[in-house]
This record gives sequence, structure tokens and C-alpha cells, in this order.
Amino acid sequence: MSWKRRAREGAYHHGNLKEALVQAARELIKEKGPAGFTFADAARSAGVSPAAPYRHFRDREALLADVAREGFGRFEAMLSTGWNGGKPDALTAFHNVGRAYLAFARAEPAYYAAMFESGLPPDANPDLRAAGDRAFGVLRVAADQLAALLPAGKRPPGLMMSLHIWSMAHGIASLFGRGDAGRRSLPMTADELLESAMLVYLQGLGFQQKA
Amino acid sequence: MSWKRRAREGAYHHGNLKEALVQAARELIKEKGPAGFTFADAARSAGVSPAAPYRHFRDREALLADVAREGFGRFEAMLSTGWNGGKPDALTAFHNVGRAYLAFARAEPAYYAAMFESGLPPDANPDLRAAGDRAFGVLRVAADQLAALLPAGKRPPGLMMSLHIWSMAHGIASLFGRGDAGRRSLPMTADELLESAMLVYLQGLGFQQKA
DNA sequence: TGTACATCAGTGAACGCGCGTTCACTGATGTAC
DNA sequence: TGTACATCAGTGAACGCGCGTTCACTGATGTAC
Repeated sequence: MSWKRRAREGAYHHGNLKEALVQAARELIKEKGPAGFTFADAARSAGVSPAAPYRHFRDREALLADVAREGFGRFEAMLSTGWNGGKPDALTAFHNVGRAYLAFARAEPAYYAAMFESGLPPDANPDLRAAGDRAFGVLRVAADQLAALLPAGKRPPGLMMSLHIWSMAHGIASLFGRGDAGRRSLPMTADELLESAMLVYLQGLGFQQKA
Repeated sequence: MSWKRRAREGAYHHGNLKEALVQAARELIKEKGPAGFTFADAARSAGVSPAAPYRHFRDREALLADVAREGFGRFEAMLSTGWNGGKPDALTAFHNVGRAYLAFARAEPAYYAAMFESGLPPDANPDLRAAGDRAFGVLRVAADQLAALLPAGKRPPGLMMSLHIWSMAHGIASLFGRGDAGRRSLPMTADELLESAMLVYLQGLGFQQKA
């Protein structure tokens, strides 16, 4: 029965050790930062011998890259949900993407750290790079569709616009919005800060403020 | 003569070991990132026994905090030079502060990493916190003076404005503008990206574009 | 359905290494008189 | 100016520890017939 139960629960011993190591790493990153875990730590957390991880990852960096890759996947999903196909209207949906960005950084500090603050090169491997590009793609599509509402002569390039918003959101998330230690305190919430910045920015592009 | 020469050159052995360790740490951070150096490394680089650093720093984190503190000092100086007392006019000077921000991140990736990406709590010690606040203060004064150009009814809070610009500049610097590995590539320069974002943002606040 | 074999995920013991930290020490510099 | 002493920055040897990595292994699962 014991092994049956384990198999049902997610079964380390034979089964999904790879995913279990990713989750263990995530937990350790959350507690001690992306620099604060070791290959051996991850093995220990997953309840497995120190040699076991070598069956699945070449080294610590490969494990970290997998955490980041998985993080980008969830990030993309969260931004997509925020955008929601541009409904109810592009402007509202765009603001929702911004909110989703910060919500992700707050709810998943470990993923966020692995993705952006681990010192991992953005193209450590093709899968990682692709996952990052897909996540950015959501922002890009949103910017393009929002920009399309402006008259052709005053229409900003969607790429530029999406890079501006990404930078803004990332800056706020990494200075003020993380869910762990190292956050700077602020006389307002990170959400309010991003919201206000986006309002000013979009106004600068020529969007009318809604009531 | 040997010791005389060393004394003149900056003399580790008796003299400024503390500063030498900070510089060694800075060099190591530049090469291998803020997580990539050890207390023993720093001692070795400074040409001193592994026990020597204990005379000057409680532990590795205290050394890192000193690197960050010193970095904030230089950062403040660089931003101040950019602002230049608001000359020739506040709008131009404000843009110069933005340029100075990115120039610092590019020229001093090691300081920048210690200040913002080392996982060090912003108030690890009062000196560090004060140094960080002074640097931010430059941005704050600049924003206040620029905001003062707008009519009272349309004047944005300087604090909000400076937080927006800080976030923007930090986001761009940390995603695209670092002088080391881990930078994402971009179809434009980081400077152009910040410049364009600031133009849109300031337009949104009601500033007229200059020709 | 049953048996024989191949595959493969995880074991556990072992290793060399470099780290952080301590300690009693030494020898140069600073100070009192 | 010179001598005696205190101070203090850096030494070097030592330690225990946990890490990364390897290795021959074991035992469960999958496959062929």
C-alpha cells in the first residue's frame, strides 16, 4: 500500500523525480534566494540521494534553467489570462496585463527570481529562450492591438511600447513588488505605482483616460 | 625600497586593506556575479591571508554591503552630475539624469549588481540605507523641480514621478543595460529605450516636446 | 499467460576540494615619558 | 632625541563541514517471445 499511495501522490522513487527536483529547487529559492540552494540541497529536499539528480540534470545551472523555463510558461499563462483576448476592450485588458505581471512576481517570487534575477543567461538553452520569448509575445500582441486603436499617424511601434511596459513592470516588481525579503518599502502599493505610471504613459501616447 | 613603493601604491600590508578588499570584491563580482565570490576569494585577490578580512568585516555580507554602500555613493555623484543643478533647464537636466542612470549601470556593473541584484536587504545596515536614500534623493529633487514647472492644478507629486522614473530606468538597466553577461539583446540601445519612454511619459504629464 | 532478459532510475559509499572560522602568534607602527 | 611598552593588522596552520562528482551496484519496470 505504501508504494501505491506514493505512486498516486506523485511518486518520487520511480516516476517524476525530475519535476520533484524542480519543485524542491523552487521551494529553496523562495526561502534563500536563487544563489542559496545547492544541487545536494535539492536532492535532499526531494528525499533522494545526492547522486540522483545527475540522472536528470547535467548540473545545478541546468536545474535552475528548468525552473526558469517552467516559470516563463506560467508567466505566459498568467499574462494571457490578464489580456483575455483584449476583452472587454484593449485599454482595460492592457491594464490587466500589467496587474497580472505584478501579481505573478508577488505570488511566485521563486519563479520570478529564477527567470530574472538568477544571473542565468537568457539563452542558456533554446527552450528557455523560447519560453521567455513566448511570454514576452503576450505583451507584444497586447501592445500591438492597443496601438492599433490610435490613428495611423500617431500610432507608436508595438515593439517599443511593449518594451517600455515590460521595463516599467519589471522595474517596479524587482524594486518594490517581490513577495520576499529585499523589497524596498513604499508609500503606496506596487500596483498603484504601475497603474499610475501606465496611465501617464498611455496618456502620453494619446489615449484618453476613462472615467 | 620595496615597502616604500608599496606604501605609495596603496599599500595593502599595513594601510588600506579594507578598501583593497572592497575593490577585490568588486572585481570578482564583475567577473562572476554577486553570488560568485567568497570571502576567501576576496582575501586571495587582495594578496592577504584568509583570516585577514575578519579584521575589517564581520562576514561576507558585511563586505558586500560595503561594496553596495560605496556604489550608492558613486551613483549619487553620477546622478548629481547629470542633474547639474537643473541646468541648462529642468527638462534637459532631467533627461540627463536618466542617461546618467544607465551610464552608471553600464560602466559599473559590479557596483550595480551589489546595490540592486545581490539579494542584500536594502537596509542591511543604516549606512547602506542612508547611502541608497541619498542617491534616490537626487532623483526626487529633480522630479520636484521639474514638476514645479507645471501649473499647480496639473502638477504631479514629485515622489510618484521619481518612483516612476526610477522603476523605468532600473527595469531597462537590469533587463537590457548591464555591462556584463545576462543582458537581453535589443533592436535599439538601452539609452534610446529610456529616452523614448521618458518622452512619452513626460508628454503624458503635460510637458511640451522640445524640437 | 509466463518466463528471460534488457533497461534504467536511484543507491550509498567514497573522494578531493575549498570554504568559513578559530587561534596563538609576530612584527610593524604609534605613544608616553 | 631615544627608549620601553602597548596596540593592532596581518599570519599561517588547523579544523570540521558540506559540496560536487564518480562509481559499481541493485532492484523495479518494460519488452520479446
